[in-house]
Amino acid sequence: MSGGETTETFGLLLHGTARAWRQKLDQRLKPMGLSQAKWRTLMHLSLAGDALTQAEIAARLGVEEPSVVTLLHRLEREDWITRSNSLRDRRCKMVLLGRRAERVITQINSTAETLRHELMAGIPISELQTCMKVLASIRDRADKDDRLRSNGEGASARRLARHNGQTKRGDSNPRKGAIRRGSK
Amino acid sequence: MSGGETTETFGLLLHGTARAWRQKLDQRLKPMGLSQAKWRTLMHLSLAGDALTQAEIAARLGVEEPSVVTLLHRLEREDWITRSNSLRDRRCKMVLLGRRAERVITQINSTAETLRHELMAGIPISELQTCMKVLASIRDRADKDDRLRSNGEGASARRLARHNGQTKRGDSNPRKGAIRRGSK
DNA sequence: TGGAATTGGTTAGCATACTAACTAATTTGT
DNA sequence: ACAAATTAGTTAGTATGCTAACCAATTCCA
Repeated sequence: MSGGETTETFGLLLHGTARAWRQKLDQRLKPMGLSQAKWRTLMHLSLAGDALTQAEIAARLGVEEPSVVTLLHRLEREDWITRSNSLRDRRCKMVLLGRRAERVITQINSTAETLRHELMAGIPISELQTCMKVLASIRDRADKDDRLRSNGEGASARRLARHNGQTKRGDSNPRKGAIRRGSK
Repeated sequence: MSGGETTETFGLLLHGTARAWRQKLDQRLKPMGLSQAKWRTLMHLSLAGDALTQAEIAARLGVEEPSVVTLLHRLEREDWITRSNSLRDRRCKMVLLGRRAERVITQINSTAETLRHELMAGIPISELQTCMKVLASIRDRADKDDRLRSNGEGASARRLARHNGQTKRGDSNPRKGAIRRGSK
């Protein structure tokens, strides 16, 4: 409309690009029996090098916990991972990569990297960096929770529960660094 | 972990940004009873200014036809649109905006535009343009899979129809009196 | 210490998207 | 004109994500 010719297209472009990238990756990973959601889960487990709780996985993937429940069920059913109860916190389940997964992680990474190179070939580094800077500021702003407080409370609680950035976990247990997902 | 420090992050960043943007928009549109899929559908109908077939809607949204079937069912059930059989081609169903939709389209657009401004405030135009240029080349490359040409703008779809053997004939064969829908 | 709040995980139900396979109508080719 | 191919729409089944509501374990606090 009036203000934003540039801005108007930006949203479409952003979503279209992410969508096209994802579809391409899915298409290449499918023959291996892996979708992007599954591959990303395995990759994060691999990077962690250690068992993770489902909440940690949810935070790293940037999805809600109920979503990882079914995702992990599928991964477990197909033998990519194993889940076991935590010894020190009986609420938790620890998720570990299965042998099958370890064997193909490398393959998966190289497929993804090949795609990345194809998609970004010939684009000057400086432009990529500018692009990333722009994306990062947009994402940080969108991630930020604008409105909250403004409650007088009274009726119930957790409906406006935010998540995403660094989710819950006030953890008194000093483990490894926290769950971050920006700036890597 | 070999070639791509920059590239590694780019995929995550791209998806994370698109995701954060979409979630934010969904969150603001929800109180109006509209998700992004629904809003986009209404917007394209509004832009067309005329009835569209389901296949045309699918092409504009960049999704497959079976996806629009259920989407349109929901929109119809909630009274946003109406569907009727075409008079000249009994295979087609013409989709029209309902009054209810027309009333809120403006509101929806302004919500989306407000969000855009918030997310991109303070970012230099030149950087935005560089970013868009980069995104566009990535998307075009990811979109390309077989030979298909894009028209440049709407561009999110059109190439979603293939994947089965060969491309028989391009398309765009203006068969004789073909289905000139509407055009009032 | 004992109840309240918080946290991890689950289930249920819905929204959104896909592919495969199907029906019905139309266009094409001989 | 009629069979073959193409096109529009649908149904079925699956994957992936969400919120709401719930249980169980843990932590907080008065």
